[in-house]
Formats: sequence, C-alpha cells, structure tokens
Amino acid sequence: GWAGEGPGAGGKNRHVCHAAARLEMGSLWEEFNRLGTEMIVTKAGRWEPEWPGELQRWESTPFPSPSLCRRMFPTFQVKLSGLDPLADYVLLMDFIPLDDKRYRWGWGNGGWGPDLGMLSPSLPCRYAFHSSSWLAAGRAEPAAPGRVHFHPDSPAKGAQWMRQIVSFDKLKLTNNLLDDNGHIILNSMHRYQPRFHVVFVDPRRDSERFAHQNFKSFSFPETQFMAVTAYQNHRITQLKIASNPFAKGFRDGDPEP
Amino acid sequence: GWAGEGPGAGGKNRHVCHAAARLEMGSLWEEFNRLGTEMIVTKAGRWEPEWPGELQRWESTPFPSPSLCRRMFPTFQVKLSGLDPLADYVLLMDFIPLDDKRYRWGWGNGGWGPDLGMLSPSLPCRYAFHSSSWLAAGRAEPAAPGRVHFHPDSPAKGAQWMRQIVSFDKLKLTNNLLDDNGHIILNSMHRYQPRFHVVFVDPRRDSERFAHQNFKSFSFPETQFMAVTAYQNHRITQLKIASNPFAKGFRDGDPEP
DNA sequence: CCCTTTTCACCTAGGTGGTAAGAT
DNA sequence: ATCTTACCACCTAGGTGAAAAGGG
Repeated sequence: GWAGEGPGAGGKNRHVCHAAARLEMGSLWEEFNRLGTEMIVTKAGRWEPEWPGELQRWESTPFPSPSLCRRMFPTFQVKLSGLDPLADYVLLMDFIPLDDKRYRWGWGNGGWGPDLGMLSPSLPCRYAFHSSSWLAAGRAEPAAPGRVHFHPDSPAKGAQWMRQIVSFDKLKLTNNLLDDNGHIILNSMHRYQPRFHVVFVDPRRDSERFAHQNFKSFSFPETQFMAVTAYQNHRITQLKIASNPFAKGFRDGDPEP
Repeated sequence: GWAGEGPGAGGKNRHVCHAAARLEMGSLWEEFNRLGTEMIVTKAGRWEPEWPGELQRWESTPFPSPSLCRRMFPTFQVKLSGLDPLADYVLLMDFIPLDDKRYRWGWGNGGWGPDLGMLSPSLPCRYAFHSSSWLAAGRAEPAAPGRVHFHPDSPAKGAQWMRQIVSFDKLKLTNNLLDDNGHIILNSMHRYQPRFHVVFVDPRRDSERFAHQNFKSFSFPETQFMAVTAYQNHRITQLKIASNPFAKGFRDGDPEP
C-alpha cells in the first residue's frame, strides 16, 4: 500500500500527475482578454465600525444582504480528466498578482491599450476608450491576505468531478481587506491571474510529508484580468452586457444569441 | 484505536451514542400537526414516454425546468449536539409509512378529523372542512421505492454540523414512481413519518461490519403528514399562506408577523 | 364525485450595469 | 481629475397556492 509513490522523488503523486483541465467558454474568455478583461470588486461584506457611533448606525440598518460582492464574469469553469475515479479530491482557486504595479485608466503615453498591446495611434478616436488606456501608476499596494476559494462540492470522488463541467460560479470578489465572509480579496486597479488547483486527499497517516506531491495547478493566461470598482473600458461593459444573462436589461434590441 | 467500541455488544458507537437533535420551528410544526399536516406532491420530474410519439412530443418541448417538485413546508430543520467535532458524519432523511391505509377526504362516519382526533359533531359547520375529514379508504398502495435524501453538505465534520441549524430545505417530494432526479417518492393520500439519521463515517477498513452501530435515528411525531396532490383542509391552506414567505402573494391585509 | 395535472400571477432571492453622490 | 460607494430599475431563477382542465 505504500508503494507507487510516483515517477520519482520530487515528482507528482500518481493520483494527480495525469490530471488535465480544459477551460470552458474559452472563446468568450479570449474575446474579453483581447479587450483587457475587467472584473468588478465591491466592499459590502460585514462592515467593521471604526468608532462606536458607526456601530450604532450599522446595528439599526437592516441586516446587510448576505454579501453584495460580485461574481466573476465570465465564470471560471473547467472540464477535468485524468483523475482516479475512486480517489477523493479537493478543488480550489486562488489569485496571484500579475506584476507589482498599480494602474490607472486615463490619457497618457506609454500605456498598453485595450488589446493588451501598445495603444495603437492609428485607431479611430470615435470612442473615449480609444484615447484612454491602462497606464502604470506606481508600485502595487501591499498584497491583500492571500485567500483561496474551495469549490463547495469539495471533497468529492474523481468520478464525480469528471462527470460534468466544474463551475466556480459561487466565487465572489471583494476589495474589503476586513471581509469575513471568506470572499477573495483583491486590490482594485491591480492585475491578477486566476489559478486552479486539484488536490488529492491523501489517506496516509503522515500525508503532510507528501503535500507538495499531492496537488496539480493550472493557469489559463486568457483568464487574467484587472480588478476595478467600476468599468473603465466601454467595450468591456458592452461585452458584459451582451454576454451575461443577468445584464439582459441593458441590451438594446439586438437579436443575436 | 480498536477499543472504546461503545457501552457493549450491539450498542452504538461512541461517536453517535451521545448525538442529540432538537427540532427547529417546533411550535409551527405543532400548529400544523393539530390541523393535520398536508404536503403537496407533484409529478413533473423527467418524464418517461410510454410510446414513441410521446417521446417526440417530449423532445420538442422546452427542457423541463429542473424539477417542479415541491419542498416541504415547514422545512425540516434540526440543531445537533453531542457529535465528535473532529469526526466525519453523513446526515440524511427518509420517510416511512405511518400505517398501511389509503385515505380519502370527504364526508362520512368514523374518520378522524382535522385535529387528528375523532371529528367532533359539535363543531360549527361554517367551513367545508368542518363537515369533511380524513377517512380510511382501503389498503395502502404498494410502497414506492424507499429513497433517502442526503444532506448536500455531507460528509462534514461534527463541528461543522453543530455550528448552526441543519436545514433540509433542498429536499423535494414527488409522486412520480419513475422519478430519476433523486427526489423522495411518496404515494398521495398516504401518511408518512419523516426520519432523520446521523451516520458516523467509520474510517476503519471493515467498517461495514459495524454499520448497525454507526448511526442514530430521530423521529419527531409532530412532523408526520398526509401526502396530497392538492390541499384538502382549508385551514392547512390558510396556515401555509400565513407562514410560508413564498405564499405571501395570497395573504390578505393581515398585519401579523 | 374525487383526485390529479397544468398553467398562471405573485411572491422571494439575488445577479446586472447605470447613475449620482461622495472621497481623495 | 480619478476612483469609490450607495442606491436603483431590470433582469434570472425558482418557490407559492389558485383556478381551470383532465381523468377515473
């Protein structure tokens, strides 16, 4: 029972080494990524009063809707394969800063534009966002506490995870450093790369010793995004409205699916 | 590790023998029970065609809303105590027939009335249900396949289960013998007793041998009910409307909480 | 007649970006 | 000027009993 460690010392456990993940809705992610994906972050978790008077005001307010924080759109969804159908796995996500910069949206030189390349001066200036772009504006804020989001079905058998698409639609983003609802904390105007992790639940007694062998991680570059408190690039706004069912109320009479 | 089996042979495992469950919303359950609780059962799961033409009709219909089957109201909720905080447990419910009879709602002698006792002839006959009552009407139909409903958070640690009230609000009832959505199948016009089970997830290799020691069951008599396809007792209907938030649209201007 | 099924208006619950006001 | 917050109308999604229609 203790044999079969994997290909070699430092290698991955055989329960995760063949795991593969395919990003769902890849063409939609790429469409957003070409424009420079933005994700809304809001505060609106339980609120920490800074002085007693604020506490009283808070207590008299109707109880906060259980977190007004926002989901990601597009939703991060993967199709898994290569797991051991009979073994237990935990699935989770985290978000890593893409660089150590803070950004601002505005007018200037040397920024990179909505297509994530240098802003092309040959583009027509019909839209405001054609003359604006993301510009580096100093060093990043101190990193927020590095939280993870466990898929709520965790733990589950490999067969269960592989049966259908795994969706992280319950994941919510916040810019509230004091959030106590377990949401992912990000700094606005900073860039992030979502990461996806498959963790084998090792039944062995001293499984901690093998922790580094028991997981496999996946990063899809097309899912990187800028955290914002309000959309900056109007083309991102329009694509969200066109593709997110919950924003149907803002669509014009365009009869496209 | 193999010691501490419990009080003796045939006894319960120490991980469940002290488990206790308190029914939540007990006064509401009792109010319904005094009138004779009724729970709606509907078909509306995936539908099995009996001949090919029906199949075609089905396929051309928009995909069935993921089960129009109905919840229970009141919702079955318990507060747990006496579990091992660090051990894993599975929580589940099933429904057992209260007798071997089929019932009908109507006018006759020898039935038991809305208060679950004999129908009192001294009650005023202002309402239809004052002259109607539940009457035994032959032997029960063959029992439906005995399904169980696992609480969707199962398995989880004892600490997690005891942290807050455990709610079975996702549980749905159907009278469709061919249901393949995993809902609880009941016969209409039959009486049932909900049962609640706490199952210790035994990590031992041959845990099957101890299966009978590793669970503890709870039955609350005030939660028994008659399965119906439409409400019969108008007082039950009015109490549902008054107490179920989703039925608020049918309330008159009564300003009571 | 009694029971079941279907459809409907009316709710709860919560996910959208717009908008205007507020903060720095 | 730029970024953030609070509130809003408008959606999706789904849980109610009423009422009418269907079936034995």
